[in-house]
Amino acid sequence: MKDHIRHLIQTALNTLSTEDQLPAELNANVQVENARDKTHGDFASNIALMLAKPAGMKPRDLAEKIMAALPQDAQISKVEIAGPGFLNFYQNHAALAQRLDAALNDDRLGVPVAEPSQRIVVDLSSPNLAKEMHVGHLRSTIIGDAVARTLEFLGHDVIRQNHVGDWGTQFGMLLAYLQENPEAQQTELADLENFYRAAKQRFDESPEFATHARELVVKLQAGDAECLRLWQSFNTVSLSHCQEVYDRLGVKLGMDDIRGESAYNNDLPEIIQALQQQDLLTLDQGAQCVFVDGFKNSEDQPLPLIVQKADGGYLYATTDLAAVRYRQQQLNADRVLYFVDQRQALHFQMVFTVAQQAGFASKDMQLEHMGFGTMNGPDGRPFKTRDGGTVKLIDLLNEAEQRAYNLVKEKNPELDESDLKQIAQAVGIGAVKYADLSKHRASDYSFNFEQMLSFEGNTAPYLLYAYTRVASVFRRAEQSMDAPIEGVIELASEPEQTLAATLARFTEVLNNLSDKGTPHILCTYLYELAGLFSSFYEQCPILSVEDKATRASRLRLAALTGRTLRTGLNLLGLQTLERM
RNA sequence: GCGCCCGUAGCUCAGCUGGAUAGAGCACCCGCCUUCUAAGCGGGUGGUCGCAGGUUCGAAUCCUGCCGGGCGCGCCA
Repeated sequence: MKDHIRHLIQTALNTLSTEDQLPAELNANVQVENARDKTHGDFASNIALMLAKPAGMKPRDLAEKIMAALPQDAQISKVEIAGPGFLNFYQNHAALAQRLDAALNDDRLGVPVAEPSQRIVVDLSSPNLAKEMHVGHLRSTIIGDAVARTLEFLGHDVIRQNHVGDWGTQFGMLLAYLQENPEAQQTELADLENFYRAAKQRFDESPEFATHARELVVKLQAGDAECLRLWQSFNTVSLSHCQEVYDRLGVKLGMDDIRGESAYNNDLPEIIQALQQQDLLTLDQGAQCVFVDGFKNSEDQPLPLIVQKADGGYLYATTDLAAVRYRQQQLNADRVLYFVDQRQALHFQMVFTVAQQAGFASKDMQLEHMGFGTMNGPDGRPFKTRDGGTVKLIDLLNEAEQRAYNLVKEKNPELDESDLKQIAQAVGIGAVKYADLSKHRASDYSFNFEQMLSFEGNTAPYLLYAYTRVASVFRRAEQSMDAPIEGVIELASEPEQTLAATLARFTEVLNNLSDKGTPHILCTYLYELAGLFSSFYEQCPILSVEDKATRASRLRLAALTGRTLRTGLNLLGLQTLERM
């Protein structure tokens, strides 16, 4: 709709300039925004304010001219000039209702397929396989998943890549321990943390063990069969732990999406060679470095991206360069999104710059680091267990579900056990995910069970509940919100109009999210939608209203709301409930 | 020291490309269940948008400088 109005204004400006009423060069970028205040109509443009000075006119006079030149349009019922010279547009309710009726008949809810469709690589989750997944992996996993789902829904070709840490130096230590204690495969490996700790202890207390561990890294990276076998068996266990977490989280990630650091091992010498050939490499203090303009170290000296250590080993910068190259050459990606901690911003800036210089990434391949802040505990410090250890993700999810279970049981004691469990799962996991997704990704956020499981405010339970209310209406009506519903939408009352106007913004919100990689935009929207539905629900009886046409209209509006909520929540990776 | 991010109500957070009177929720106060799930709805109290300049018709938003916090800055990932 905004684009539509933008076009109308553009047309008016063209008319004015061809009639010499305005200098022709003034066809600047026309801005249209959603009016914040209802007294300002539905959409507002400040175009007259922007062009007043260059046109040499008073803003309100210019606004008059533009308004007079606006083409007649069925979507717009009224245009007003307000304040210093804003153009306020009121949308035609009948036209809006028609658009929503069309959306209701569309599986995509009226959301157009992205044009052009891009191939987008989403780099997400990427846990270190040496240890169990902890809370630090949560944000990358669920934010990345939500963005990936949205991009898919918009019609992009999304390739998820879980860039797991399966190749670091610590693997030597783990393999050495596994070699020394073959039975650990069955026992200690069940708890990766214990296994890691035990291996670390051996590493620290025994120089022979440490030496052996280092040898194993070299052998592993050289492709030694025995090392690879041990490594494989270790990874199988570790990846199954990850998969358990993904399944619990309801994240669309599987073994097919794994492309870990090890996958690039054979490419690393080529990367060095390519950099060498392009004269980008500098040998400095024994290490192979790429010095990038504009990057300085703590002594104000040029800061290198080190791609090969003095001992010949490669680093994660090398792997990341190889990954960029793979994504361009093998995957033909148009866009690559990295959901990685904000602390690696500098690293990615350098990697992206070098990748472009070296031709691993073409100029038009978009490389975007979607950084996110840290997850803090209620005390504002990084989220830790009571004794200061890292919190295992699986433990966190267990606690969330348990808390949700208690709450649901308290609220609805009559539910049978299996329903209770299912609701607790959706609410508990949903709460954890939603609490994270609803905050701006770039900022740190404080994790708080009480807050996220509250049924009030911008929380998962509130949204899930709003959806169950819609579901409940349709259960009562004995029909499906997904099946065709007779009648047409008529926007008679204020709550219906506001709800309708918000429903019509769904596409805009999804496009915004896909541009910025910020799921909280969708959260805010769904929260607003749920709130408006609740108001509508209170004020506009659906099933009990006398007039048949009104009943049909409200039912249709409720169906579109329900389906939008469900679609939106699913895009965020939340599972909706029919009752709770 | 240099760089990145952040600072909005007592708390947790929004605020889109600069726009009209800065918004939610929690907490606190007041109403609303014989009627589609009250896990809800309606209303109220609460703000020097860290501070100071600048640009602009207009600044929470852009620029500069301070203050305060987080993070990063050579062979871990």
